[in-house]
Amino acid sequence: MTNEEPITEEQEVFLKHIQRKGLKRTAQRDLILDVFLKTEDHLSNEDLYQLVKKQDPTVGQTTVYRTLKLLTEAGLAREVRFGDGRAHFEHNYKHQHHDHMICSECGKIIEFFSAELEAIQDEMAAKHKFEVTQHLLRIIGICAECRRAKKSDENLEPAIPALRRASR
Amino acid sequence: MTNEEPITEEQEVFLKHIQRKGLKRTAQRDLILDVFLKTEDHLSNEDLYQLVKKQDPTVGQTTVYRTLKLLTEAGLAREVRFGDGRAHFEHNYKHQHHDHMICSECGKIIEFFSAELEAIQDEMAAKHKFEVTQHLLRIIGICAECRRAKKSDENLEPAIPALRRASR
DNA sequence: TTGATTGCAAAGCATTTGCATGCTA
DNA sequence: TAGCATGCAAATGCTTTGCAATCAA
Repeated sequence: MTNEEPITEEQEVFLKHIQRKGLKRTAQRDLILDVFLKTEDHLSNEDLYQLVKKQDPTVGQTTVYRTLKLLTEAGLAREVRFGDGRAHFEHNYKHQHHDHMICSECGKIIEFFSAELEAIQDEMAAKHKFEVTQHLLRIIGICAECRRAKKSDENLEPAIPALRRASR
Repeated sequence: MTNEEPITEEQEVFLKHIQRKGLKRTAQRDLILDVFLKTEDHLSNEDLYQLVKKQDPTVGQTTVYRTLKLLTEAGLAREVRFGDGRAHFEHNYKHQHHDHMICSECGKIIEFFSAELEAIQDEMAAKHKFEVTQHLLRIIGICAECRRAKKSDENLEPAIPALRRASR
């Protein structure tokens, strides 16, 4: 591997993690990290695989699965689940913790943060002498746009939550 | 089906739901509901299937899956996911909404409720003009007992994996 | 050189579906 | 009797694993 370009902080974190674990740097891992960093979406394994394939069609899906796990361990990615049955990944390096609202109509994801929410959660945990490792808050509902759209559709049948479609 | 015994509120709710949908009452459905109501645990499909099999070994797992879906629709059960890859079901009839803390050491589940938490969530949703359908809050960590157990192990290596608590 | 990595195919799981048979209303 | 329900096996969909060939250190 030759790579004389300046290295980003994320790449450095990744390399450090790889070395710490006695693993090896490969062109595939570099590429997958690169593609992952270039998007701000909540990519599924499949999504990332498709993007990576555009750059290098020989990369296998298994490698994407394995690399995403590695990125998560390294603290560069965070796995999130939106209820569509598959894992999605978002950036986690120097990104503030946040939660998600998921529109069951269009699959849009809104990120939000509330310090009060965090505080109360900690309070509840303390009350039960529970040591928090991580937490997960997901609010499912209908976003502003979809509500507007539905209003003009008042004659249609009351749409059943099409959550399964939430692919991004 | 002959059943002259006094009918519980839950059974009535179930029957109403079944009739409303033009479905039929069967011995299997009665049995599955009965077994489900007799536990206060967070049963998975498999768990319930095993319990039901003890009463009637001929019941198929598929029927348990289908009946749990029915119970959920009827509002008697609520599906929850604890991150182990499968669905769990808890009672939902006349049960106050609540959230869960899950111990990653022993799997124990602590139910809790906070009106403030609910209020802030609604507030956040309103801020984004988001209409809430449901929400899901899961706090993962280590329960009091497991913490105590670990403390007496202080001579052991200092937990290597130590999931980054960054998610807070 | 040596052990990690890769891509493919196969295996695993939880869950769903097709279908012939059995039952409820 | 008509049509829903059941149980089995097969099919899904996401993810992991076995393995032989390849590659980084």
